[in-house]
This record gives sequence, C-alpha cells and structure tokens, in this order.
Amino acid sequence: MVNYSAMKEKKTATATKTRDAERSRGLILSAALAEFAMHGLGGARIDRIAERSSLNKRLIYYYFSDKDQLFKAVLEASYEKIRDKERQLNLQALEPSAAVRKLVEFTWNYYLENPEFLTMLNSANLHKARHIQESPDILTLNSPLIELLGEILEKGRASGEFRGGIDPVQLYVSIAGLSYFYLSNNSTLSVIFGRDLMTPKAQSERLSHTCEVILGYILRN
Amino acid sequence: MVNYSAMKEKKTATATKTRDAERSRGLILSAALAEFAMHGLGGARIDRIAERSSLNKRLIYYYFSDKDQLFKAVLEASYEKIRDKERQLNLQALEPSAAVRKLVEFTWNYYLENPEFLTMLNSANLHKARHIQESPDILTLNSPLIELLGEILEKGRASGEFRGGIDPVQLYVSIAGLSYFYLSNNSTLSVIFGRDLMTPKAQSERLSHTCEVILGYILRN
Amino acid sequence: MVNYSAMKEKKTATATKTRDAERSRGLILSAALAEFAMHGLGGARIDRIAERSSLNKRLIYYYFSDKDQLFKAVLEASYEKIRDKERQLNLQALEPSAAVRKLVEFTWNYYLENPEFLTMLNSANLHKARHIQESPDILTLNSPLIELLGEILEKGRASGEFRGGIDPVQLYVSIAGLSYFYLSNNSTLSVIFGRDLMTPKAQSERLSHTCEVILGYILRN
Amino acid sequence: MVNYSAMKEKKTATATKTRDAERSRGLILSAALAEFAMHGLGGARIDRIAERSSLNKRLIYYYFSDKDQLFKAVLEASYEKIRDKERQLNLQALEPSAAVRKLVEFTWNYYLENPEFLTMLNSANLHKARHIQESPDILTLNSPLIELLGEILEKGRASGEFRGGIDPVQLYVSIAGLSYFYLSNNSTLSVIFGRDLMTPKAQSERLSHTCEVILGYILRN
DNA sequence: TATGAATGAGAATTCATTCAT
DNA sequence: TATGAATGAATTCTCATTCAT
Repeated sequence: MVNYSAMKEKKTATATKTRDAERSRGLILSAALAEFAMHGLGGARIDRIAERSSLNKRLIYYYFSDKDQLFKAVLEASYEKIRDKERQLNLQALEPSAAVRKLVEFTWNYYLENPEFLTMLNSANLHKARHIQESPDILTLNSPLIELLGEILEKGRASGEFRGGIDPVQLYVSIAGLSYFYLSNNSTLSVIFGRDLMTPKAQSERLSHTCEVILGYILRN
Repeated sequence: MVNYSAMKEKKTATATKTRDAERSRGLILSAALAEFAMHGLGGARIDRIAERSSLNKRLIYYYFSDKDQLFKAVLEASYEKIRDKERQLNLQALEPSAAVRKLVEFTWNYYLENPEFLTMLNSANLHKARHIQESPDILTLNSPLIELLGEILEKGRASGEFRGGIDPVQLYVSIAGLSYFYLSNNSTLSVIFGRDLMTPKAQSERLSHTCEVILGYILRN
Repeated sequence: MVNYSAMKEKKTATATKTRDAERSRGLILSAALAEFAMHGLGGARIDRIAERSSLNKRLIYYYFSDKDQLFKAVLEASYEKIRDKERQLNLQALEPSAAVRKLVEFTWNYYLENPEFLTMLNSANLHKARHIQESPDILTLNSPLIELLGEILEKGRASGEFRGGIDPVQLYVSIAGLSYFYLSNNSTLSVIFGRDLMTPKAQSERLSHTCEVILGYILRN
Repeated sequence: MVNYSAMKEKKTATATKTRDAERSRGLILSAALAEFAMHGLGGARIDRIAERSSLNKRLIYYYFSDKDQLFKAVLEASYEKIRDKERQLNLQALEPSAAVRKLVEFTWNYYLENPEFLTMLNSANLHKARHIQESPDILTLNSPLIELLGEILEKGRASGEFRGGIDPVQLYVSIAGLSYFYLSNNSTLSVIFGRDLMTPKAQSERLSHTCEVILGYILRN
C-alpha cells in the first residue's frame, strides 16, 4: 500500500487543479468507504460510489481495477487508520493498568466515532477474510499491538498488579468484542430491548461496564 | 409466526408429497438461510435459493413476495430458534452462578454451531434493523430472557454470591459480545494474528477465558 | 353468445349458493371489463381480474380458456349491451329529425355513462379488430342500426326536411366521433386546454354543439 | 425539449459514426414510437424496441430511465411533430373559410399518414393523461393553435361569412373527432359495416363528408 | 364447480465493466 | 487524467397458464 501522506508532499502548490491523481484516489476511497459501510460489498454500487465522489465511474476502474480491489483498498485504508491511531496512544509510556484502561476507552470511542469500520469488518468477515489474506499490508499492521499488549501484561504481572497467564490475543479480542457487539448490533438490540442504547447516558454506562469487566478480570485481587 | 413443526404433526405420514405448502415454505426458508448467511442480503441470489431448495423460483415470490420479505422471514425463524433453545435451558432451576455459566456456555456453543445466525445478525444490522422493526414476532421474543437474567442476578446478590448493581442488559450484551466477536470475526482474526482460532484447543481456551471474564465480573470476591 | 338474462330465469330459487356457474361467469365478465377498461388488453392482469371478482384465478380459465377469449367475451357483452339500448330507443317511431337528435343524445349519454365502452373499443382497434372478426355475434349486431338510420334519412329526405345524398354510415361515424373524441380524450384535452371538460356545464355545451353540428348538416335550409 | 434536428446540423458529415448520443436517442425514440403504436404501453416490449433500433437494450435505460419515461418522451416528440406541421400551415395568411378547410384537410391527412399518432393518443388517454400532465413541454404546445383558430373564427364572423358564438375548442375537437374516430376505429368499423373504409374512394368520401359537416356548421347561410 | 400449489417463459431493470475519444 | 457512450450477463420480479385435489 502506498503512503499517501508522503506522496502528497511531493506535489506542487496547484492543489485545486482538476487532474489530481491523489485527490481523485482519495475521493474515490472515501466515497467507497461510505458506500461499502452502508450497503456491504454485495449491496454497494459502483455507480453510487462514482456519484458520491462526483467523479466518473470509469476512473474508479482506472485506479482500482475492479470492485473487489477497491474493497480491499478501502479495507487497507481502514486498518491503517485505526492502527495509526493506536500507535499514537503511546501505551508503552503508561502504567500497565492505565494503559489497559486507555486501550479499552480508545477502542470504544474509535468504534463509536467510526461506525463504518465495524461494517467494513463485518463485510470482510462475510467474505472469509479473502481480501485481508491478499493484502500483505494489513498483515504486518497488527502484530505490534499484540506484542505491546503482551509486554504491558507482563509488566503488570511482574509488579504484582495483574494476575498471570493472560493471553494478549484473548484479551484484545475481549476488549474489542465488548464494544463491538454493543455498537455493531446497537440498532437490533435497541429495538429488541425497547431501549435506546445510544443516548449519552447509555453510552457512558456501557463504557464503564466494559472497563469494569476488563479490569476486573486483569487485576489481581 | 406459525409453529411449523407443530403443524407438520397433524399431517399424514406421506412426508414427500409434492403439493405441501408448509414443506415448500420450509425448504425455501432453510435454503434462504444458507444463502443469506453465505452472501449477505445484497449478495444473496434468488436463483440460488431456488436451486438450493430444488423448488421453482416463482414459488419463492408466491410465498414470500420479495427478497426483503424473505430475509425478514428467515431472520424471524432464526430468532425464534435461538430463543426456543434458550428457553429449554431452564436456567431458573439452577443455582445463580451455575445458571450464568450455563448461559455463557450455551451462547458460545450456539454461535459455534450456528454460524449462520451470526451472519444473519450482521446483515440485519447492516440494514439498520429495518427488518426487525417490521417484525412484531421478534420483538416479543427477547424480553423473557432479560427478565430471567435479572431474577438470577438478584437471587445471586441476595445470597451474597454476586455483587450488586449489575444491569442484565449489559451483562447479556457482554456475554454475547465475547463469543460473537471471536467467532464472527474469526477468519479475519486468524489471518491477522497468524494463528488458527478454530482448533479445538483454541476453542476451549476461548470458552474458558469467556467464563472467567464473566464470572470474575459477577462474583463478589 | 349466450343470453344470460334468459338463462337466469331457469335457475332455482337458491340464488346465493356458492356453486353458481352463471353468477361466476357474470362476476368474471364484469371484473374483466373493469380491468380491461382500466389497463387495456396488454396491461390487464388475470390476477387482478380474479381478485376483483373474488373468484379463483383457475375459474377464469375454466370458463374462458384464455385471456384473449375473455377479452372477446367482454367485448361481445359490451356491444350487445349498447346495441340493446339502441334498439330500445325505438327510433322508427319518431319523426326523422327527432330520431336523429335522439340518437345523438343517446350516443353522448351512453359514452358518458359507460366510459369502459370507449376504452374497450380502443383496445379492440389496437388489436386490429382481431377479436371482432372472430366473433360472429358482434357482426350481426350492427347492421340493423345502419339500416334503420338509412330509413330515417330517406324518410326525412322524402318529406323535404333533410338534404339528400347522406350516407348513413358516414353519419353514424360522425355522430359517434363527435362524442367519442371529446370523451375518450377528455383527460388529455383537459390538460392541454387547461380547462376541465367534464364539468356539468362543459358537458351540456358539448352536447348542444354536437347536436347543432349534426342537425345543421342534415337539415335542408 | 431539445430540438434534435437542429443539433444534428452542427455535426460533421460522418453520419454513421457509432458513438453519437443524439443519433442513438433518436433511433430509440422512433423504434419506441413504432412499438408503442403497435402494442400500446402495456403490450410494448423493451426488448423489441432494442431490436428495432438495433441498439443495446441497456442504452434505452441509459437515456430514458424506464418504460414510462420512454413513453412520455415518445409522446412529447409526437406532439411536437404535429404542432410543428400545424404551424407550417400558415393559416393566418388565408381567408377564414379556406383556413378552416385547410385545417380540416390537414388533420385528416396527418392522421391518415401518421396512424401511430392516433394510437399514441389512445394510449395516453388510457393512462389518464398521466404522462402529459408530467410533461411541461406538451402543455405549452397547444394553446397557440386554439388562439389562432379563435382569431380565424372572429375574422370570419366580422366579415359576415361565419356565424357567431363558435367556441374554438369545441370546433377543434370536432374537426379532430370526425377524422379520428373514422381512422382510429377503422378496422373495427370496416368489419362491422362489412365494407372497407380505407379504399381511396372511401377515404376521399370521408374527407368530403367531414369538410361539409364542419363548413356547413361554420358558414352563415 | 372450485381452489391452492406450482411452473416456464418472459419482462423490466440492474450491474460491473469496457470502448472510444 | 478524464469522461460520456455502450454492452453482455445477470437479477429481480411478473405473467399467463397448468396441476392436483
């Protein structure tokens, strides 16, 4: 995957010219993200993506070859974005329990503010991770976080604060799952439980609950 | 929603007769479940559903009007099935902590053995629960479990075994989320973490982890 | 074509029994008339005819073989009805000019009150009178009126009241055409001329106009 | 509505080039006219229109969105064409009675030579002028003729040649109706009256008759 | 006479994709 | 780099009609 921010530097000052490859690519990507998030891979329409990006449909093929490649590119960009944010958390600088709490809070907030990410994950899974397997970029993006989490857990265990024997993958999946299910299924759940799960109060209650569950599990008591 | 299994009892032994509305409906429903689970609503093909059910395509429209209605019917049937199983758990007969553990285990196993259910949920959520909102049947199917869970939590708290102040909805969402995310995103996660999350060992580890997390949260210590 | 009124006499007193062939035929015919009138032959739907008649679709085929035959039957019934009414006018008993005026007024009023007849004619013509050619009944129904009109014109000419050399067919077509075009195209004309041609006032003006045109043409002056 | 003939002038001599939007639109429109005229809106087949125009079916949707829109476009073009011809009659340059006679003759000949126009009108009326109401173009096309006819009638009345009190709308409808009914219903009428109404002799007799009827009504005597 | 179930052939419309400029 | 025109292969849905009872 190309590093867009780096490439942009190279450009001349004429930012608003029509023939701007990077700008067009970017427009298409974000239009596609919106479309895939709203309709899934199968329900997404190239025509609508063209409209949303106010670019010609032909250009989509010019840049991304076909629908599947476009989906992959969108998925890559999505992963890149969240991993980027995670990196910025600078967890290694924090005390173990603060680090975990920060990760839980970040996860919740990121999912909350980027619901398209959840839908993209769903779509990717519906298609059996086919797109991810083909993307070497995504593969390399994830291990660092797990490693870091492992270090944090070990540090906490060493200081006697955390219990031992915690698998960082299990923990990461749990942190994600507790926020993910609530938010991803929120519309269904809200209807079923007859109670709006997205009011500010409901949101903050969920975050508290999640922190309690995760920290309750980690901390030696 | 009609209870088909009950209705079938009334019929004579000739199970394979051709002109059997209930049988045809049933065949279509299960073929549609498979198709929707595999491809999502947008990617599902009526033609394939017809093939899978070895019935005439026209019949699908005869019974279900259109693709959306069919999806709704499948979703209803899916909910009905899991709620039915949940009811059979007879949680009220168990000790509080045993009841919770049983619910956690059931949830995990049900999701594991019925992956179509996860995909159906995903699709339903992608479409903003539109189908659920239109279905009065589904709405009434869920409250009982939450009420029951509330009673169990109260009983546990009264006996001093459980901590107080647990919202049964939050707990239920957490129980579901811990299994759901692991299983629903398993293909993506397996690729990303470079480790097969579906080996028997991995599965039993996940279930243990989930039980620990949930019970660790609930039990007063 | 069968004479339904005559056949009905033969029936026993059980008028409301379900299995009543004549009643069913009649229900289908009038439902079909409404449907064909509203949508034309190509746009008519057998399903809707079944619904309108609250009878089973299969019965339509039982009685009328197929859509085309049904259309023919409806057309026959329509012709029969108007010819019947025309016969009841008893034009031969009137003075020539009164007879012509009565025919003009009748034509206008009949078309006005039976707009389906106009649409049926249109449909029949769209299909190049195929249905009429195959219907011996319709063929024999029309000549009498033209003959009678010929006699009236001759009687008027003999008395010096009418001009000579009027072709009864031309006259009949003109009488029909003056009302027909106004009524059949009324919706288009109303829109185009920006004036409602179906108010009571507009209607009576049109009838006056038509009488003037026809009688002005016929009367020697 | 765009004037296609004018636009074509601007193009270069290569009349048969493939990628010519106006040409394609035009081909579709005339193929559609033939199809709608022959089968009505309900009986028309998009497939046949594609074949007739030897263009890809998809293109029809590309230019006209759907069958209804296509029908509307054809109707618009039909109206435009006849109004255009009417304008070219230059009636205002003639003596009143010559002008009316010319209008009658034109109407007859136009309907005779463009039978599709009659069928289009029929179809439009079958659908309750729905298409016309939605078409602002058609609405503005007609008033001019009626105004002109009003002026002619007034001029004739002023010179003492015409009677007074003639409503131009009524007159126009009558002129149209006398030709329309004969031609539109000709196949039905020919069968019913057992006489071919389309022989050259029959045609000229009908035109004479129509002129006599209209002029007989208009002229003061 | 009556009816619900079933079907094959179509029909409108959609969609991803390519062509020509 | 950009775009309007064009297309083949689906895809959803419809329709007249027949089957089985």
